[in-house]
Amino acid sequence: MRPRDELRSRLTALCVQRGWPAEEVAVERPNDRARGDWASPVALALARPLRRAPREIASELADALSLDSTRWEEPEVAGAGFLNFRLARPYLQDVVRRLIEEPDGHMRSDRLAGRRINVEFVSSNPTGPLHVGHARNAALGDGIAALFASQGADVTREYYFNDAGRQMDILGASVHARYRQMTEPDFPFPDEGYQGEYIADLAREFAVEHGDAFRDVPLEECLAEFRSFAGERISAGIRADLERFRVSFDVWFNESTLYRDGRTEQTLEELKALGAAYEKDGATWLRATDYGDTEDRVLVKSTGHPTYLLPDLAYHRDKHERGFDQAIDIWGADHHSYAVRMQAGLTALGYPADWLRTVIYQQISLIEDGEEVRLSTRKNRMVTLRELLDDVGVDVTRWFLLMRKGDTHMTFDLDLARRQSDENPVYYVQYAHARLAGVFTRNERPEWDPALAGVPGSLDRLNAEREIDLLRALDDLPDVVADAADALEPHRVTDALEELARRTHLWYHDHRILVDDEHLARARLALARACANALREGLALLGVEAPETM
RNA sequence: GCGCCCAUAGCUCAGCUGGAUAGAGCGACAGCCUCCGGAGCUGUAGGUCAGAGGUUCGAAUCCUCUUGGGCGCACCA
Repeated sequence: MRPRDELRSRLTALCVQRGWPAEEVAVERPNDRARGDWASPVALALARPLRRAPREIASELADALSLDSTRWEEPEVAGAGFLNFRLARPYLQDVVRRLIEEPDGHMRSDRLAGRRINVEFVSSNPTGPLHVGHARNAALGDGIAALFASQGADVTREYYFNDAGRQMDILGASVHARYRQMTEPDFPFPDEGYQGEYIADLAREFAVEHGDAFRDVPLEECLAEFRSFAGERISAGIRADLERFRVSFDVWFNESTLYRDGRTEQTLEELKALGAAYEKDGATWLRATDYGDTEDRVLVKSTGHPTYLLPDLAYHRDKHERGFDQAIDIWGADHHSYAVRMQAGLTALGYPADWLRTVIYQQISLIEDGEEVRLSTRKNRMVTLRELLDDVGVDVTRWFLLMRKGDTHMTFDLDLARRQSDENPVYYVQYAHARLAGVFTRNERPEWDPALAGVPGSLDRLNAEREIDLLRALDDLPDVVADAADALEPHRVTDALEELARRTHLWYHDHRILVDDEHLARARLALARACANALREGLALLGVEAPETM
């Protein structure tokens, strides 16, 4: 059992035993680590109901705990009545053994084993290349999926293509117009058409493939041709960009299949049967206000065509029927009101409130030449994921997009990213790994390498202050990853890895590893190996490489 | 006008279910390589946590209002 969980359950048990009102005892990090590894303010909370001094309550709990001395030092009562707990040396030193014996298992857990979780993300329409906003979506979605997987969940990464809507027609018409303009410069461009340069590129590709065959064909007769050509090319580009970004999907779901199988109608019928849908003004409405939305929403327009909402509800109903215990959707802030109506629809269908969890991330503002760049697929200015990867690379892009929590309005300074990319913290973390790796590649005592010799018996020689700090940073990681998974917040992992890298650099700077004292040297080599393993596992979790040399 | 999100050091951001003197990186200034990798390390300066009330033993964190910013308010997708 993890130390924090041990404290929580022991303290809770003691309170229950005494009949004290404590359903769940808080165990948290002291804000100053010098106070201890964990702390509980439980005595402060109990002071009033028990009408006793908090320090007195804390002392009673401390005396009653009788913790295992190989894991814990004696608890302390401090301040107004805090209980402070410090992990014992043998426990901390043992983290090195665990990291060497199971190099890729330190941050893994099986607490979500058997849970089937669907993470749907990106899901960009195939009407244009992925831009930096989609990149944030991709990084977050993939990071969250990886976090769940690390906790033992059975994770499916899924991409939903809206390939059935009017946007695809506009795309086809846009490419068609550019194609015609190659020979007729005055050919009209659709009012709502996509302006990007990539449309003209697609038109040229179309011309290479089909020549003049469609020069004189009216749009009505060849729209399907242009639509599918453009859609397929763009989809292929999206897949290629994502693959390069190290994001791979298990399921590519096409909206069009929902209509083919009649699942939109089934969903509509079910909503009607449940009394959650009604007719008004010739349209069919969802009673979204009954489930927390600010107004009711149209499911089927008076024209008889469904809105976006109905197929999306059908799609999530499909996920539910495929047996997922939980669905996670990653959406940009421009969809936040949409998340509310989705939740309303799913609640109406009878799903538990937390079956769908939506992660709403805020827009990225791009700064280039000191000015804000407005992002738009329709207009011709955007920064694509591909350009971003060309400029700063996969590792920097992923790290940068993951290191901030989703609800910050982040700014991405392109000039800074391009010009001063060595200042990015990802290099700091990667360098820590490369430095440690260097110790082993240049090791003049290969026989002391724990990879060959096994875990040394001299781990109790790791007692320098910076060694203990480093051991603590290593032992923190499993809790950080577990909490990050529960909170859907990958940035907690980047923070923890930066902290680990900092501790690694500090230790490396102050202490020589290959000292003459064989027992100490073996212990330090083991610590170096343990740190390298932890850095590698943590970086891998985030889809970032851990280079041996830089 | 209504709804959602945000406001913490010069800049970019952390601060985990409210807890004990508010942190990091970058930037600025001053230092450290005879030594396993200096993409490193050490030190200094820099904050009325947007403002005002409230709840609480305790508030950057919860509630209300105000100010400022982003996003959304379609029988578009």
